[in-house]
Amino acid sequence: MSRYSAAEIEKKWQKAWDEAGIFRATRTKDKPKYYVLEMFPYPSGRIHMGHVRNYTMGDVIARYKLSTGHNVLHPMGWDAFGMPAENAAMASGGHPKDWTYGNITDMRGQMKPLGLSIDWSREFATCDPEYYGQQQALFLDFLEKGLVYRKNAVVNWDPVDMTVLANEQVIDGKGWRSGAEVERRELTQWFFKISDFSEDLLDALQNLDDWPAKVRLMQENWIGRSRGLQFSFERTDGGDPIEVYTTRPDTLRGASFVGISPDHPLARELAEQNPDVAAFRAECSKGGTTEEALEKAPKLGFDTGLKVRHPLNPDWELPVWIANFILMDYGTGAIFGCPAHDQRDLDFCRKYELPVISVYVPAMGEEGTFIPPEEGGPAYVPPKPETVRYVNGFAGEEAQTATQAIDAAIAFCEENGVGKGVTKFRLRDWGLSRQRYWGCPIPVVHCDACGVVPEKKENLPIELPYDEDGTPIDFSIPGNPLDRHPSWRDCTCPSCGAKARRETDTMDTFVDSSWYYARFTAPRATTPTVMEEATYWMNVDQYIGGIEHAILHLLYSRFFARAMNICGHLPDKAREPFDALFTQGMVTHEIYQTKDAKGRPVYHLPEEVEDGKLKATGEAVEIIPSAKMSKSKKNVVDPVNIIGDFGADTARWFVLSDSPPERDVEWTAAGAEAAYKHLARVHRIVSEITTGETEAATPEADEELLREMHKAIDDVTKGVESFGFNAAIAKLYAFTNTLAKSQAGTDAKAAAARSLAQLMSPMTPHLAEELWQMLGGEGLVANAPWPEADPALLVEDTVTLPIQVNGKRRAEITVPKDMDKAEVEKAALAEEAVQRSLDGAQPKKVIVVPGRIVNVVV
RNA sequence: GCCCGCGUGGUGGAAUGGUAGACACAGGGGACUUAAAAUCCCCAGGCCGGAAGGCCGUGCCGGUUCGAGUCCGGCCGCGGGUACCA
Repeated sequence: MSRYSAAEIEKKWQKAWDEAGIFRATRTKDKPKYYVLEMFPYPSGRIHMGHVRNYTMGDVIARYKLSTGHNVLHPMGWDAFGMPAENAAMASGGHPKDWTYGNITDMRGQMKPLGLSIDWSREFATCDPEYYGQQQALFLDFLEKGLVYRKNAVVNWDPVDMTVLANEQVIDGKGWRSGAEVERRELTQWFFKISDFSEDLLDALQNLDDWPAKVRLMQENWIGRSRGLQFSFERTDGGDPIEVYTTRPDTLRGASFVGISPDHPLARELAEQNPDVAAFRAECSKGGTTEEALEKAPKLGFDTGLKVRHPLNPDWELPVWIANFILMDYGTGAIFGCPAHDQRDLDFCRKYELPVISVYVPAMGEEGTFIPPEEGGPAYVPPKPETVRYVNGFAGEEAQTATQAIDAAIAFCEENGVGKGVTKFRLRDWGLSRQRYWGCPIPVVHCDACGVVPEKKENLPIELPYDEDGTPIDFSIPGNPLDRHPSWRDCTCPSCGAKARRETDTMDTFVDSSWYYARFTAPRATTPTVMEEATYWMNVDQYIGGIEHAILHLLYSRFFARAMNICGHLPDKAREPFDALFTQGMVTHEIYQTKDAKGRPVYHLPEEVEDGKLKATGEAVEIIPSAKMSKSKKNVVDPVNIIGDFGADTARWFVLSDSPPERDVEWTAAGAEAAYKHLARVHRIVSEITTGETEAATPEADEELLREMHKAIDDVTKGVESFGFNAAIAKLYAFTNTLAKSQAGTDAKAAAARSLAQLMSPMTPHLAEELWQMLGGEGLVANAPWPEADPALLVEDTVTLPIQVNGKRRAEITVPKDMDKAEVEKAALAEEAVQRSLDGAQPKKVIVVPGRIVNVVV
């Protein structure tokens, strides 16, 4: 009998697939197309289990679709620009380009043994000039259509290294290398006008039925449509009025101050006259730019001494404060503070001793848990507006809900000439400028005479320089090497021909990943896309990736597809590029830790640990609960080792088996071994069938096995189609057990085993090919048509119903499938256990749910 | 801070509002073996009980329902995102 040798089998079948060319995608008319795509990897150097899980899931879908008669496109590429390449060059010399392409070669070599059904002929990296040159062409098209513009925006500034920092490079408000306190500084930056699409991007979410509801909800909140009142406060000194936007105009009578952002034009103007204001603005500019940092920073205020009049009563004068928690990017950069109904405003007013004026009180007769903010209670944000009265109602009206109160307030204000109701979005324009080397150069030129001039398309790609006049570019100096390159910036103005300077900012790497899915449809084209190909292959039928991309990457891609459509690079139907989305969980692992002499933690790789002890020294390790695999915690398992020990099929089987795909899966050595044992067992069982070592047949056993086979086909098919891979695998375990124990004849067993091989083929394609061949299957199982379940064999004649008394299970009865309700009720009440439980009491009601349950209510 | 998830045996998990714990791991018992490995069979949520059976049980508190792991409200804990990590 042959034994399961993963190494031999996998090599053999990968070669067979390669020679048959079955994964090469070409446009054909006779089959429906299916485009499955996994989020492409960043070439960090090693593939990790997260990649294995992601690509295995996509591969299951791709192979299943191939079996069900589809023309499948399943490509792979590299999201190859980004900071880690520059960091590597900074840390250990070398060039980002060499580092990146070396990593790609390594990772491709690690990925291929997985046996993925990828069309490698379409592979590209975003750092290929052929790719980013087309991206530059897109930029110029967007510019022409008014989808790109320049404005000032704040960045993290390291005052010691004199360089811009990414948010990730700001740690506790300090620069990661210099340790200097980070400041917010303004630079002129390029922006995509994604805000023009706010409404469309929001409304179109409703049609994305095959996206996870949580992702749609997150995007909805991110875009953030709000209805509010925009109005202005007149200044008592006659200066320019202060424009304010509020989503809570119903609390307008509770205003006790007006706050403006430190970046508000008025704050800037005051700073020029008053050094105290300038000092306060400088104080506010400390720290990083993230929303989290801004929101969590201690609330600081500065009284400008200016006063404004309340629009509903000019006798009420309110002070104007500069406050660090007001962002220039939101609304108008100015607010009115209503401490009675907003916790942040309340905290601010308590700190600076400003008055608290209440607009809402709890409903009459309600138990008194309400302590007015004036007396130290919390800000009263009506949690259930129906439980409160709108006492100081505009025009004496009462509102039952918060929405009604806000609408009434807007209507009242509009009638009285105080501002107007407006709809605003939280979504801000997408700043794409990066002051870094390893990214796509922005193809514009700065000319003293003509200003900012777009580069000519025939000059694309504007390629990154590899060296500085023969000397490799030095990354050990902080700052952007493009800025200090001796000659790269020099160019001629495309408009007037005079000497000019090239833009040295590069594009955000999110730009690269916002259109790669479209490029895969024509990866070698000399235009960004080819309409004929894009029209055939788009949309992506199934997109798969991590939940961490729920907002930015997916939103940017949705914007890009729309913008590309406007510029004629994508058909209308591809304005929404991903028909179905699946977000998978992470692969986690326990962390093994010991302490060094100074009590600092030392981490250990799983392969160095056995039975809770270090293999080398026998020292006990502390086991920290599972977390996302990361190099710093050393809780990583290298897929290459797993494939070497057990084979790719085992790795694939395991990452699919234990957890639902949308949840995290914990990698355990025991689990991987168990997966291997199971695959070896399947191989052994099939081997036994083919060598005729089976028991004598009985007709009942054949029939029983046939029914189980069709149930397995039905369950596994449903599992694969609904991303229930773990449930499908559980069913495959059960079916394997059934097959192993079956007393059916050899022919029936062989037929069941052929189905088993087919059902396993998307998950463990190499083993499935081997089994298929052993069982005399025709051709490649990868090409064989997917088995279909016979509905007639799925129905049972009888059904077992649990019987509850007052919701507690007391008995069960087995009855014919279509027995009528009254008879089921009679049979249920006749059960001894039911009578015992009733203890003589008369049932008040008997609920019979056909085919499900009986509940006797006393 | 804000937005979005998740929480079920010793472990990973299963369960269209309808028998909680499928399937698997680890564990216990047994078969085979000189022995071990491998393989095969059986047991297994907790408590009480010889058994039949009973009580408890899906992070915590409350609610809706004939019936809640599932729906609603309020907490606690963990994770993702927070616009320059990808």
